Amino acid sequence: MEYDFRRIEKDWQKKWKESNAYKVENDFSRPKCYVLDMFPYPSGAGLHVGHPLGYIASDIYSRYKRLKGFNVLHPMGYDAFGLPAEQYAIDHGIHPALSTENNIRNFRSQLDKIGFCFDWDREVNTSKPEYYKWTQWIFLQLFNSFYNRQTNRAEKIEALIKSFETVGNAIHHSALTTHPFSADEWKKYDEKKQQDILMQYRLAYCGYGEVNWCEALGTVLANDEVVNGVSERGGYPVVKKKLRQWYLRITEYADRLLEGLDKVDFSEAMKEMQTNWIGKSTGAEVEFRVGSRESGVSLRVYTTRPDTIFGVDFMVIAPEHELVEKIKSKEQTAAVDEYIAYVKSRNERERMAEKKISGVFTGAYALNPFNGREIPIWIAEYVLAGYGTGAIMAVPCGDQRDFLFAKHFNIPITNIIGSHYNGEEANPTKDAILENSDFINGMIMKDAIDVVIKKIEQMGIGVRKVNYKMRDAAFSRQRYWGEPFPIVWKNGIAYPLDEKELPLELPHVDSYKPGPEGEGPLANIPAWTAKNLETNTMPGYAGSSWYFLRYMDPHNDKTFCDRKISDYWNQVDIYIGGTEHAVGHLLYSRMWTKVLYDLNLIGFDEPYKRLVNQGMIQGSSRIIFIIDFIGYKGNIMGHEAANEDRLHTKPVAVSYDLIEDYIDDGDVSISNLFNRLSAYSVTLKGLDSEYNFTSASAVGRHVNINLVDGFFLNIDEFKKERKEFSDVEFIYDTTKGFTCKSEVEKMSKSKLNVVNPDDLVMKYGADTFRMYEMFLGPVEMSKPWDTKGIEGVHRFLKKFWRLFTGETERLIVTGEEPTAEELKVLHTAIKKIENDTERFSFNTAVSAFMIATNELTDLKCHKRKILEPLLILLSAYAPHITEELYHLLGSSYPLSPDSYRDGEGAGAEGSILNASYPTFEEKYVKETSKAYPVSVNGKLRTTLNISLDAGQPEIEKLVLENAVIQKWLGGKPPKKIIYVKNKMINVVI
RNA sequence: GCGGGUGUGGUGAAAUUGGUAGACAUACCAGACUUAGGAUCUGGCGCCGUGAGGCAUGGGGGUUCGAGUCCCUCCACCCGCACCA
Repeated sequence: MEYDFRRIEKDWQKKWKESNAYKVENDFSRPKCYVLDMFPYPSGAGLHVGHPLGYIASDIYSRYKRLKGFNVLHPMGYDAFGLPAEQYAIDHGIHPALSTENNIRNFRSQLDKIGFCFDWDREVNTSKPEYYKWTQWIFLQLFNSFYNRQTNRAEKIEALIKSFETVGNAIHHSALTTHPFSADEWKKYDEKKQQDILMQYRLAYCGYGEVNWCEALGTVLANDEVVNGVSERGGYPVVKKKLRQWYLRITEYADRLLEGLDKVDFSEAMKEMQTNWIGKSTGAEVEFRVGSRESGVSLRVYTTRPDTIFGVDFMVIAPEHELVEKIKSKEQTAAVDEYIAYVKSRNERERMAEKKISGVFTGAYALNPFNGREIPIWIAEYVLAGYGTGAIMAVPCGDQRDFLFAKHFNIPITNIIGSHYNGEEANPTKDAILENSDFINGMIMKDAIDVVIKKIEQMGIGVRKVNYKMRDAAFSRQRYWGEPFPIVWKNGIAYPLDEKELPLELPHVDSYKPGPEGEGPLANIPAWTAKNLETNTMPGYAGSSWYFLRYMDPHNDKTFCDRKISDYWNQVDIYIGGTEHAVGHLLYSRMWTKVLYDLNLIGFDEPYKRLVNQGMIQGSSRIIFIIDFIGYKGNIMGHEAANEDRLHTKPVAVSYDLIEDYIDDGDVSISNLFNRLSAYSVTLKGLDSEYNFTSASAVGRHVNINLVDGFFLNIDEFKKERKEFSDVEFIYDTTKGFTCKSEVEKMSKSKLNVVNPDDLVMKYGADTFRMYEMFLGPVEMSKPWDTKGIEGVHRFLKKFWRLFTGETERLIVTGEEPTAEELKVLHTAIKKIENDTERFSFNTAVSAFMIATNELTDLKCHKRKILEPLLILLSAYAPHITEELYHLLGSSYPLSPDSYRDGEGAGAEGSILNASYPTFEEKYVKETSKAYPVSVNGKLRTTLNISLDAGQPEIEKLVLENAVIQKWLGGKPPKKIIYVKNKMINVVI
């Protein structure tokens, strides 16, 4: 009986759909497991083989956990708002809602073919009003909350108002509020003033600030959406601009976001990335008086190394620093202005591209607060306005940048670390003993840090200070395709909409052009502006910051997620997705979770317990080389040939195995190539004695990977597909074939290296495809896609099928009792597969299936008692074939998830496997002796049978006690200890 | 520059706490059955050597009876951050 995977998969997918087989109930009585994939942005490009990798892994894990008796939540949805759909709308005039819907339909049909167990009843779509109603609602919670630094949590803004009304801002003084006020003063402020102050506390707030403005996209971008000075999407230039924007006060959560990393199971790399992004550093802010005592001007710098304060040889302030204008001396004014103009002329990208040392002296001096030394103040690009105070104290002997600057401008360098500084480069050590350092002379630098900070605080010229690289996140976009803000503006005051007015639906627009003065398209709609509604929309990450909660209770129209239900499903047990969201989505959703937790709306403050980052599947491109010869009539080497003497042959494509030795930087060594070509007796048109060929150049061209078998190109198909190459002559060894060069690149349409899962599913079936994707290697590892090898997995499934079915008979499964040998095969496999599945090592689990199948085939074992448990396990990996075989068996062990839910097949511990099949050791430790390899002085000598009584505890003890070894050595005691690791015995004599 | 990771056959890769390195698969070679097969099956397959045997986990060194695994050092590649004071 044939393994007719096409029929089988079609049938079962239909059956699953009709019976809603994967519907998940919020059944509080059962243990839960929440397995989540990062939901996709439904782009128009469709799926390539890299996309489903994570979904397959999570699907296998979900099905496995379900087998083990867990109530598994494994949902899928769409992150549907975003820039590309809107760009597409601008270019093609198709409404984003329409194109998104189309893309989703495509996506869904591709996913369905792979046989996932998603509960589609729980599908979420961030662009649907039913969903974004709650995104807006959560935004209002953020807007109506502030971070209470006393209690270290978010609280309702009312609590803050109450505090203001009783004690003013004595307790809660925001970083932005410079002036203290009393309760009475607060009460006297008009509403505008009060609201302006409150805005400085809200977790979602509106304010003026430097933002990343992308002209091409017509919007601002968050820091994580800007990569190397260009936009992450599209790669357009980004400039700094001062604009009124909405922000998320994520900086208040910096410490908790850091601490939270200790509680979650993320990779070191991921934790590192988030830690770097938050960029916490501790140090001090120190005030230096500028110029004379009377000037009253002072310069605040931030430093992590107050211990080096006597090594300060100059100060540097950022070009944008407010003191620039105040302190520049008359003599230096011209130079300073010129430098500032120069800096302004350079954009972000230029600054990053060439980091040259530049700067100018202000003419002003700061005074070292300890010894009154005059320190020149410079302006330089390398000090950033946005970090710390925008000013630094430069210590050239300890900081390489300061060192290079000092050398460049001939500023004398003070050495405070003795021999640790060699005059060649700075040494940032903290272990040196301080010299030339007044009252901290002789101290180790590490210890001096604290001493100096204390002294600074005593003198009232500075404070201990923690700094973060992370900035508040820009939360508004001048775009159409996003959630509208539930905000109404009146007299310059932002008022939240009433909850009852949600969702504030996105209105229809006819044009996606930006509104006046850099506003979003919503500003073009009179009905919208008439109501004074906010015209910006929320960024892409708004909807994705909380979607994992909505899956739990997707149809609730009373609340974003019922508290009882979120208490049940709780944290995501395992979250699977790429690393590209390391500092965007993952940080934002962690922050939102913490806010919701603080406001007592959910019961946990970290969304994801464990994170698995799937590797990128790269494309493996195939390239052929097309060579053009240019020849001339007669021997005119070195001369300019007349046109009519010129011959341009038809291009030839030369097989890579013939050409590779003869190509050097894209040029072809003609004589070598000709020798080669003549060896294959190739005649080129026009290639005769009449012409001298003086140049040839090879151009690599991508060819469609699907027309290549391994490295061998199917020339006929290629010519059919690419008409422009129809008259190219192909030169290759006909006994082998025409070979292409391979290159690992990103999978993309233009590289012609996209492998579509649909094609593979069509050819080998979904089960083969699923298992092959897993068999490729560890899920976390990036690797180029290679379809070679899928045959092996397919063969395995056919082989497995043949264990159950005969040539003609439907089933050849018998009811015989298994032998010990067969049981051992089974239990070895169960143990390995369960272990591997649990720890996400799917590639080795697939191997274990193959080994078991091979061995059972060798044993000609068709016994139900052996095959059935294996079949159950395989159902996690290859659900279609297993359903079919179960159906054929008419088994009492149900495979359909519906029945699992009823608990029919589940054993006491929730595991069919554990309940019915004790492990091999449990059943067969009746063995009386076991053979151990024995090595003497590190060399393997023999195996030794050692008697074992059932249940004997540790072999190590056993060996030492009954001295089998001694006996074997002829009574001589071994010189050294015998090391036994339950696997091997080593003897030293 | 800083941080993280990886390095094992022709290829993808195994080796759970230090215990017979290369499982499983693919490619390749040989063979069987076939009218034929891109079906199925058997054998071989790290390198050197006819052989016994020797050498092999990026290079070098160390700890250990024993190292792919632990330590030191150097090299190569990948990823992330990058004037963050």
